[in-house]
Amino acid sequence: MPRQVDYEDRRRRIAEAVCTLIARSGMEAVSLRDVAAEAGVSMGAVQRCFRTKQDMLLFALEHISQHVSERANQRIAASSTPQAASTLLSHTLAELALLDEESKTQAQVWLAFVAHAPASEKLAAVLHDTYAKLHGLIAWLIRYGQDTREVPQRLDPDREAHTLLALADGLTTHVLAGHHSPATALDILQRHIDHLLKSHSTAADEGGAAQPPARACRPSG
Amino acid sequence: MPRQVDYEDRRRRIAEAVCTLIARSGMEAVSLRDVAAEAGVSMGAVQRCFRTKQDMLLFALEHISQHVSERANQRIAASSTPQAASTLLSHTLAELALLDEESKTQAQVWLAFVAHAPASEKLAAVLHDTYAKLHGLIAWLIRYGQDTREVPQRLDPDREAHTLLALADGLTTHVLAGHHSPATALDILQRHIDHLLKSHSTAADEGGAAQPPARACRPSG
DNA sequence: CCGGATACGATGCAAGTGCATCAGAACGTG
DNA sequence: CACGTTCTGATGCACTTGCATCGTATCCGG
Repeated sequence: MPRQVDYEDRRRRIAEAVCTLIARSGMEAVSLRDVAAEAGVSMGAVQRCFRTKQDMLLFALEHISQHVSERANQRIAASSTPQAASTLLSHTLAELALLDEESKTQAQVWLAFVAHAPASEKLAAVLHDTYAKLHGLIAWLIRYGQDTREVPQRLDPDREAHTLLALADGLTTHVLAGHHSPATALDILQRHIDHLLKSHSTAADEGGAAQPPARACRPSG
Repeated sequence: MPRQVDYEDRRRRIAEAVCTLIARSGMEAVSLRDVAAEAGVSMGAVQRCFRTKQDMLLFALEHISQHVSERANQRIAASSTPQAASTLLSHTLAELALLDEESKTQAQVWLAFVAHAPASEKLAAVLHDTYAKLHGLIAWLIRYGQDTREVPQRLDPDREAHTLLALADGLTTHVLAGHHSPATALDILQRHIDHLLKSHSTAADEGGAAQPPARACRPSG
């Protein structure tokens, strides 16, 4: 068997070239030639990896989705040190909001695909799937927090997860649109979570201590 | 002076054709020819109205922005009947979330432009401007609610407005991505607002009456 | 009723698109 | 080393794109 190539690796590299281009000049500026140039391969190689341009874009979306999901999962799995559930929740959501600078590209690409979803059945399916996974993850985190008594029992995990996910997505959008800085967005997100955690957690709590310093740690590390 | 044409009207008509096309098949599928066909005019007419394609897209975005802003403003101005500030807030946000079916197109277009913003300075500027206006509007509504004692005084109007706007935008995104139905999104939004309104509004209120029936009216009319 | 300015729509054009094709390089096997 | 298979990158092709051009239809002031 001659000339074996690591196709998976190449596909990933091309996918990242696609993402770079989308982030740089939008989805309509993605052409096979440009992708090939950006990825440092020839057009023929791209065509060998993906039968059509649609396939390529779809793979790029799956690539991004997997990337985001995995990062969130790792954030949780890596917490072998007994982390507070609330901290975990904060960090995970901050991760999902794609606010830091190196996630900006992913955020732009994600948004571009969402905007394009109505025109493509398959893209929509992947998006739907990913959102479902993320929602499940957050809901699980909330339930976990309820187990550890950090999150009020009366909150509906599914509902709150929906709200949190929507908030995170909205903030991502706002940052991309230049309406917020990442720091501001992070602050808004954090405040919402704080509010969620202390919301009538005990009947005696009359909201005097607005900010318990113990949980002031930011999800930056 | 010969052959006077209502350019403003034509520009608007073309803008709406642009939006229709964007909603139907994404922004990269918008060509001058297709726009002309959709608007029922010739390509020459389109070129006369807009010097370049960029100009056309920019105008379409401004068209949409103005449309959305105006609708929200009218929602408020039209409340000559003394409406509760909280109701006004709910209705306005529901409007801004672009959840009903006839707003779906606008939502898709809006999202498409946001996704394209990083590639175009001018688009970004318009988006930034519109978001600032909307935020101001919501913050004003919250302050108004505080004046009428419907909204807790200790809430920071600016901050809550940011959260609400982000939540609304995120829900819009989720609906477009097929993650939520408009009804579900509306419910999530409404619950968040409800929670906001009752959050330690009075120290004596211990969260017994979860849903005062007076504000159960949905922002559908 | 007509002169002339204006808007119109068709056409041209160069550039770029996605995809198909193909001669040959690159490589594992005999 | 030579064979044969796999992969490559250049080229071709039909098509679309945004924009420029131009003759003509359209309308108002005279």
